[in-house]
Amino acid sequence: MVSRRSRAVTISDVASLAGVSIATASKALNGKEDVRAETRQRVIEAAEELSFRPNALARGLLTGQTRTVGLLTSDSVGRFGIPVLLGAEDAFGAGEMAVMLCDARGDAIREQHYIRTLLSRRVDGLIVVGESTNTRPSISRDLPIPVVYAYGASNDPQDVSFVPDDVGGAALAVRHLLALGRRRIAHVTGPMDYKAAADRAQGLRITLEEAGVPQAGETLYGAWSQRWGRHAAEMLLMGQPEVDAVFCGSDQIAAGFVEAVRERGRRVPDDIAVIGYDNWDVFSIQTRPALTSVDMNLEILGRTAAQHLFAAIDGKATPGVHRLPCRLVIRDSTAS
Amino acid sequence: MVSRRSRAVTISDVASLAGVSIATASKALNGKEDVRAETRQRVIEAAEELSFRPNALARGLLTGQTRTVGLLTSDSVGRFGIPVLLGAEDAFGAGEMAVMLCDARGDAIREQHYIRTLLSRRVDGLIVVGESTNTRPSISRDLPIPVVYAYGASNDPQDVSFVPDDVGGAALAVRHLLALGRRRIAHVTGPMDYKAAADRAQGLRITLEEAGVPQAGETLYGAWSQRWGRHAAEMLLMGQPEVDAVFCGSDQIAAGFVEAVRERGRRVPDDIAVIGYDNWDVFSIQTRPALTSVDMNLEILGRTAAQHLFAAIDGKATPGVHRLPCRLVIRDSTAS
DNA sequence: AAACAGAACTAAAAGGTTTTCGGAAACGTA
DNA sequence: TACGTTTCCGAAAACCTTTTAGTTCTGTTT
Repeated sequence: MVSRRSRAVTISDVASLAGVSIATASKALNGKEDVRAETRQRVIEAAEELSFRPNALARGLLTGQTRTVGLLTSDSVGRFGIPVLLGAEDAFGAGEMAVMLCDARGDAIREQHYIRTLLSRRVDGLIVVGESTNTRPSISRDLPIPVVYAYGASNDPQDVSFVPDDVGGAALAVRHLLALGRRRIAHVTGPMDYKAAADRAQGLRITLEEAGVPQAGETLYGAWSQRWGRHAAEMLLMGQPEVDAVFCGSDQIAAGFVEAVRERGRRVPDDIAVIGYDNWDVFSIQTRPALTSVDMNLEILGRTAAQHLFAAIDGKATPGVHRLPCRLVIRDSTAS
Repeated sequence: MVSRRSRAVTISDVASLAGVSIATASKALNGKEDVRAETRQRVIEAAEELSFRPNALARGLLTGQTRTVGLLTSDSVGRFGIPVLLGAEDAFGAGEMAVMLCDARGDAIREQHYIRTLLSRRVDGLIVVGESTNTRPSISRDLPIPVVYAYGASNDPQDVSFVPDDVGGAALAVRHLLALGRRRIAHVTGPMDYKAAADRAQGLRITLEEAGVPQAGETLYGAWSQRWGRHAAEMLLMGQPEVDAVFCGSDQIAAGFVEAVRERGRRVPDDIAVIGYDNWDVFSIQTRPALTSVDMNLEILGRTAAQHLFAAIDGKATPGVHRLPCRLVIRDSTAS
């Protein structure tokens, strides 16, 4: 049990024990030149024995690099920030970076406060994770460190942003349905003011147009909930019984949809094929039948954003909004 | 646009601009004595003008306090770590602390690595967030900083741990059912090797015993999934049609349960009252009917853990496993 | 006028590390 | 021996802030 009051061991202690100067100890431990192999070994053993951990504060103060990044999120309660955050954390962890987590809860004041704190702590860079794919105000201006936006893009095209390609994701889903021979495809999605909803609806429209297939009815906008999915299913089954496939804007909606369809005695996928979005396992593999779904590869997105933040820190910024491809996970709800 | 290569502004720059010494500038900015009000004002304005941010590294190096804590989680993908994490982050944010997030992904090696990194960065303390309520190995030994465990307790009773009172939570649920006049109460829950499942089953047993009401059948252990909930419902409806209430170990299980009950034409809550656990909104308010559920108050738990970490950093540790009360949220699935 | 007290300010040290540059030792060559 | 070269090591500066222990200044009392 190390006493909590005992002064932490410094490189000076290591140097003493090894019988060398501080400078030599530093070089030995950092793999620098100009140290005899034998001396280096002695220093390393001394450090080991004292379980020496270099003081990152002192190092950072001197080098100007803290090997720390800030992760600014607006709403990490939300389901989508988390995987992005994890992917980023993963990439940073591999690069020996530490992550400071700040959740602004969608409050601009709080966000400003966090930015100040992070600057004070001299983080090397910043990742801003959106709460939705909607674009958000840029904070890059006047910040002395690079910033990368993930999930939701910055409104400044000069910034570096990484977002899922929802238009492409919808296209994947629709092409799959078309390939299965479905020709009466409807779309049920979330609130109209979500860019995610708009993008996916647009992807559907474009893809259907390319194939020369008309969309079955207008896109139905509602909430991102099972309740809305069920409600939409009832409306569709009543109003447009000819529909043979539905592309849902989220797995929650799709879960409600298939539940209602099943309840009405129609069968998925035989009568109606259903595709969800998000590939959220608590829904996609729990419904009857399991849902085919579009996966936004959010962990990869987070990781990519982190890697590009590294690059930006090294002065190699990659401005622009980068759209990362989605992936279709096929399950029983579209098995033909 | 500040040039990224320009040296950061230091207190020395502020002092120059204000025409005072560095010491005076420091005292002025930190609200210390021995500074004339007029001088202080001049310094503050100078700092404002240069948008000076004190270098936290230098400060930390000197004072030995980084005002940073590590948040070590084993599985933040899990649904339960997140609110705890948020609560903690909230408490820290209010105290001007920064949080370093480390997700060990359940890997002991990675955890060791993170601990070393955090020590290197001289964090003032550590919160360990469990991936389940199961106890986990202590890491406090040999660490020179205080550690608080949240959600899952440490296996060392000398450590400071905060966990939800699942026994009490179950008691809340069961007493509610008893108060509604239900006397044939069954229990469907998750895997037997989860402490959460065992604790809740125990809470149910104790409470029923106290009331002199026998449990309807053995506790049914399964998975934490809707699928299992549905399956259990079918078994129960077939095998024990007399059951008039079911306490489910999670909202996911409960969601599956009510879905299957509904499908079989029995009514919730008229024929069978159902209670879930977790109060996970994507399920509890989306099922038909909405679920009465036990809320573990995880944000409060996280916040409490953080506050006690503060105390421990100040030398006022509170050893032991602290069980925090749960809360019953009543909805239609038990409305009588 | 001298001595003093208190207010306002400053020089300098400390904190732990990395890096630069100079120096010493060891070795080979003339 | 004298000198150049290489190899290895160490002294000291630098990073930025806080705090201690003065120092100067102003005004008051004897």
